[in-house]
Amino acid sequence: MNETLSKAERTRQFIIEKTAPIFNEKGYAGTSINDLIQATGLTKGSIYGNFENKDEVALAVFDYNHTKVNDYIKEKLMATENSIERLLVYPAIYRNYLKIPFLRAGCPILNTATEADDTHPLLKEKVTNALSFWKVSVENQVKRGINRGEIKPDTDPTEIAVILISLIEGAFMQAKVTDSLTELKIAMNFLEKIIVSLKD
Amino acid sequence: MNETLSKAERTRQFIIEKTAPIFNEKGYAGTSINDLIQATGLTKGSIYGNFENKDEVALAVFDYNHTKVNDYIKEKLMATENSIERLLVYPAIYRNYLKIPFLRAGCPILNTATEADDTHPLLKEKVTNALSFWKVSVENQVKRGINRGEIKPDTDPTEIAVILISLIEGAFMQAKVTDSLTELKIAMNFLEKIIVSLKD
DNA sequence: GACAAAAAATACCGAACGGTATTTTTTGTG
DNA sequence: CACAAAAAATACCGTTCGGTATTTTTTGTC
Repeated sequence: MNETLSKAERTRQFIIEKTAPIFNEKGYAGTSINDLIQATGLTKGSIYGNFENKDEVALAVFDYNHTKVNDYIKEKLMATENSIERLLVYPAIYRNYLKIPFLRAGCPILNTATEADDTHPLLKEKVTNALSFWKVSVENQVKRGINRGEIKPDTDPTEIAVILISLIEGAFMQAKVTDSLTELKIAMNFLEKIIVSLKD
Repeated sequence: MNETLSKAERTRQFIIEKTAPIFNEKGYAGTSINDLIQATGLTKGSIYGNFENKDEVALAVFDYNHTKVNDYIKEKLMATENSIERLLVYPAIYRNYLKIPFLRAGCPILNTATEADDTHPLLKEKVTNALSFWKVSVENQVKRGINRGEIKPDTDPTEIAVILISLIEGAFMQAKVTDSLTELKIAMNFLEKIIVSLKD
């Protein structure tokens, strides 16, 4: 049937894709095996035949959600011509999070971070790595901009990265819980002002 | 024994105080009745004699946590002499969150917001109100500063409030999950720069 | 298309879940 | 200090939890 993927690998992927939104919405503790059964249409035996336990599904789902967001960002970054435009991609994406299916239910990093920080070491580690990756990516984009003469040379790459991530996640939280884009827009407008002011 | 509080009222308060850190750490779905029994040393019958169900405890606990944070902020605000100093109270508090007992386990607004937004309407409403209260408080402090000639008159009170809240919550999330104060310090330094630059 | 291996469905398990009815203890007032 | 009311402890309930052992079905290869 399929040349490269075995049945097991395909089912595993199917389970991940179908349950990803559930974990992102309800959280790890709030998602039950029955939720997974309902989301996939499979049986308990099938799920436990492909994953050792609920933990393993949750960890795989986080990787899946995170990869999806990253791939989407990467795609948008590719379409830019200079460093300022590149940095502006982040506020542009998150201010329209409602139009992006895998962000509608919430930012996986934010959701997982606040739940796992005190309760789930393995998930916590995955979020830490994801945040570190994001930070380094932004730092590198700033450094690249400085080297290319597009960004003021006295700009602190780490400061920009931390501010960008904080503003996005903090404003995202407010948007989700208030069901309003007002605060998110204000924060993203401000972030864009900061980014544009980096121009050399 | 006690002149004003009945036994029931005292027990109710006792349950709230003892279980508040648990709910803030483990979240609503992650906290069980047995956790409440363990934290209080009381029995199930006693807890259910004072609260209708787990929901009612969780809602009371959120109010308690939120009030504690608010009272602490208010106390610090009282000790200031002008509007710039007042606004600087926020980054000063959150950059030292580890030294503040009821913030060590995490910011109740952040924790509750990310869990409740898709799952718990009553808690969600409470968080929305708490955020709104915080925002209006900051806005009023900015307006007061403008009226007193301490803050530039062209300052946008809402923008300042949204940025302050976003930076604090976004950086707090990073601090909790990375077990590091680095990012929080960077974000709070930046927030302080913004506030100081509002000086007239 | 036979057939062994792999995968999925069924049936089941003990434990923990949230919650309640009943009994025992404690309160506080006349 | 008696005693009724209130509060707390005990004992119990059905349900759902995560997980497993076993049976049935599906794959895919020769």
